[in-house]
Amino acid sequence: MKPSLKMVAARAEVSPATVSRILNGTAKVSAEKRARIEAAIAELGFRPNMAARSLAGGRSMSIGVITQFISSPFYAEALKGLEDELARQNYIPIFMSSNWDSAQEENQIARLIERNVDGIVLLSSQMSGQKLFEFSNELPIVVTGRHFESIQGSSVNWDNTYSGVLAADHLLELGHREIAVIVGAEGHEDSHERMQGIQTRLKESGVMLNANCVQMGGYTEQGGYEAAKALIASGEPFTGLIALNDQMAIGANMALREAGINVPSQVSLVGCDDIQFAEFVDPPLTTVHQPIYELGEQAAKHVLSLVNKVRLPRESIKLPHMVVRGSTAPCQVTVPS
Amino acid sequence: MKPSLKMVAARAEVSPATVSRILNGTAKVSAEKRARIEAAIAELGFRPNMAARSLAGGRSMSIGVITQFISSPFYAEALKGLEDELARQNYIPIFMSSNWDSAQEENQIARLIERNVDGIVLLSSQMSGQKLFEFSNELPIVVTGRHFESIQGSSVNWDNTYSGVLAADHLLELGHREIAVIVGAEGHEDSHERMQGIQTRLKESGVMLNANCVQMGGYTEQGGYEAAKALIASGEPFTGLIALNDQMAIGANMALREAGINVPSQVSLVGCDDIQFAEFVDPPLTTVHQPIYELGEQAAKHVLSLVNKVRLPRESIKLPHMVVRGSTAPCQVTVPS
DNA sequence: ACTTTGGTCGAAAGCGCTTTCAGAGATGTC
DNA sequence: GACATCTCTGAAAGCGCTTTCGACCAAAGT
Repeated sequence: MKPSLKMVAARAEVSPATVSRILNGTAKVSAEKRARIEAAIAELGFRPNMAARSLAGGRSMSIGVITQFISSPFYAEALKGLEDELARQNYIPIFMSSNWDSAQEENQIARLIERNVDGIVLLSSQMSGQKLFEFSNELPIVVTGRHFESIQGSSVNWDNTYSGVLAADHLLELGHREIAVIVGAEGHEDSHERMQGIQTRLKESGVMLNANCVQMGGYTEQGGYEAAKALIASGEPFTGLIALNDQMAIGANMALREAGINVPSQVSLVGCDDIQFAEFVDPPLTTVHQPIYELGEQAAKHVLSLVNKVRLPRESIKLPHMVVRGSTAPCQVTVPS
Repeated sequence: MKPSLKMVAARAEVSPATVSRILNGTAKVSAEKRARIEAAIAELGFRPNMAARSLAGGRSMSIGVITQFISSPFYAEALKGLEDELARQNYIPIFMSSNWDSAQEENQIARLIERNVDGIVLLSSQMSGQKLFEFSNELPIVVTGRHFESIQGSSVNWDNTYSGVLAADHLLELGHREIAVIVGAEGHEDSHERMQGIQTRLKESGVMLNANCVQMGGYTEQGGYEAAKALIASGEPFTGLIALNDQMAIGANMALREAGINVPSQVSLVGCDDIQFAEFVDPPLTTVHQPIYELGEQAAKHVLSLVNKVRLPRESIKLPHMVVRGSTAPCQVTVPS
C-alpha cells in the first residue's frame, strides 16, 4: 500500500492539514513539527498523489505543449528549453503532435483540457485566430511563430524579419545579385516575416526578386527538393538561394547536386534555423541561427506567468545570427545555365 | 463554471452513478436514459475531469515514456508509433528526457510515478537491471533495446543481430574484405547484438576484424566523426565501413570527405536505422532500415496489456531490411592509403 | 487581571468522479 | 401464486489531497 499524506500525518502526530502546509509552503509551521513531518515523509517514502492534489487544489502542475510533430528537428531544442524551464518550476510538459492539421490541433487541445493542464503552449499553431481566442478564454495559451494577444494569451517570438535581413545581407555582401528564395507555407507568419526581411534588404540594394524566383517548400526536405527542382527548371538565373528553413535547404542542396550545380561555387545556399544536422551536410550549411532553445524557455515562462497571474519582467529574446559554413561563397561571374 | 458529471445527472434526471456508467461502459443502461444522458452531455459540453477520474478510479489513462532525448531523430518514429497506438486506446503518453543519464532517468521515473502514470515505456534505458526490476514491482514497465522480463515488465525489440548480418552481408556481397565498424556505446545491448551479427557473418566469410578497426562513436554525429578520424589515423586499411547508427554514419561520412576519401568509390559506408535524414546526405546513405514506428506501437501495446492484465497475442515485430542508396559500391582493388 | 492581537494548528468540508451495495421492478420457474 | 433470478438504478462511501474556519495558546497592550 502506497503511503498517503494521512499516514504521514499519523506518523508525525500532526493533522493532515499541517502536512499539506509543509508540502505547499502555504503557511508557517513550527520548526519542531516540520522536522517530525519531514522525517515521516522520508521514512515512509511518501510521494504526494498528483491526481488528488490536482482535484483538490484545482491545479495540475502540467502544461500542454502541441507541436506539428514531436520529433521535428526544428523544435527539438525548443522542447528541451520548455522541458527544462518547466521542470525548474516543478511543472511537466505534456507533448502532443498535431501533424500540421488544424482539426487535430483542436482535438488535441480538447484532450489536454480534459487532462486539466494549467496552460497550453502552441509551437506554430495552424488554428484560426478566432478559435485560438476562444480557447484562450478557457485557459492560458502561449503561441510561437505568430502574433497573438489576449487576456489569457500571448505569443513569444524572435525577430523573424531580422533573420531574413541577415540571410539577404550575407548573400549581398558576397556579391550575389540574382537571388532565389524557397519559402515555407502559405499563411505562415514567420515565413512571411522572414521573406519580408529579405525583400526589404534586396530592394534597398536595388535587387529585384522575380516572382519565378520564389517557390514554396512546405518546410520539409522533400518540399525543398522539389522547390529547387522547379527553380532550376524555370530557367531563371540565380547565384544565391535562401531557404526559409534548414530542412528545405537540405532538400534543395540535393536537387542542386543532382542537377550538377555546385554549391557553393555556382550557387550559394543559405538555410535558416541551424538545426543539428546543418553542420553535417555537404557542404556544411551556412544558415541563420535562431535562438530556439530560448524560445522554448520563454514560452514556458510566459505560460507560467499567465497561469500564476504574475507579471513577467519584459525580457526580450536573443537575436538570430549568421553561422557561416561552407555552402556560401563569393559570387562568381558565371551563372548556372 | 465548468459542467460536472453531477450537473449532467441533474439535467438528465438520473443519478451520477448512471452517468458514470455510460461514460465508462461499465454497466447496461436503458436506451431511454442513455439518450437523455447523451443529450445532456452534448448540451452542456461536458468533459469528464481526468484528475477526478484518476483519483476515484485509480487509473490515470496515461503512460510515461522516457527517451534519452525527446527529439532524437532515431526515436522520432517510435514516439509517433507510441502516440498513435496509445491514442487509439484513449491513453496519452507523457514524454520525458533522461539525457543519457541514469540518475536523471530514475528521477524522471519518480516524477512519472508521482503523476500516477499507469505504466512506463523506457526507450533505451541506461538503468541497472536491479533498479529496473525494483521499479517494475511498482508499476508495469516496458523497455526497448535490451532484454528484460518480470511479472510487470517486458521488453520489445526487433532482431538487432539480423541488422548486423544484413549490413555485413551487403558489404561482403559487394566484395569488400577489409571492413571497419563504428559501434555505439559500451554496455549497450543493441549495439552489442548488431556487432555480434556482423562478426558472425564476417567470420563465416573468413574475414578478420582487426581490433583497430572497431571504434566507439557514442551514437552521435560528433562521435561518428571522431571515430572515423581515429580509424583513418590508425592507418588500418578498410574499404567498407559500418556505423551502428545513421547519426554516426553521417559524422563518419564527413570525416571521410575531409580526409579526401571518396564515398562510395574508395570506401563504402553503411549506416543503421534509416532515419529521415539518411536519404538527404551526400551520398544518400545506404542503411539498414529498422521498424522503429512499429517498435513504438508494440511498446504501447505491451504496456497496455500489462496495465490491463490481458495477454497479448504474440505478434512479432517486422524484420529489418537493407535500403541501398548511394554510399556503397562494389569494392575496387585500390585501398585507401 | 482582562482583553486584544498574532501565530499555529486541527476538524471538516469538499474537489469530481467511481464503485459497492442493496433496493425495485421485471421476468422466469415450479 | 410464491419464490428465485435478473436487470437496471440510486444512495452513499470514499479516492488523497487542499483549504476554510475557528480553536487554542502565547505574547502584547491597557
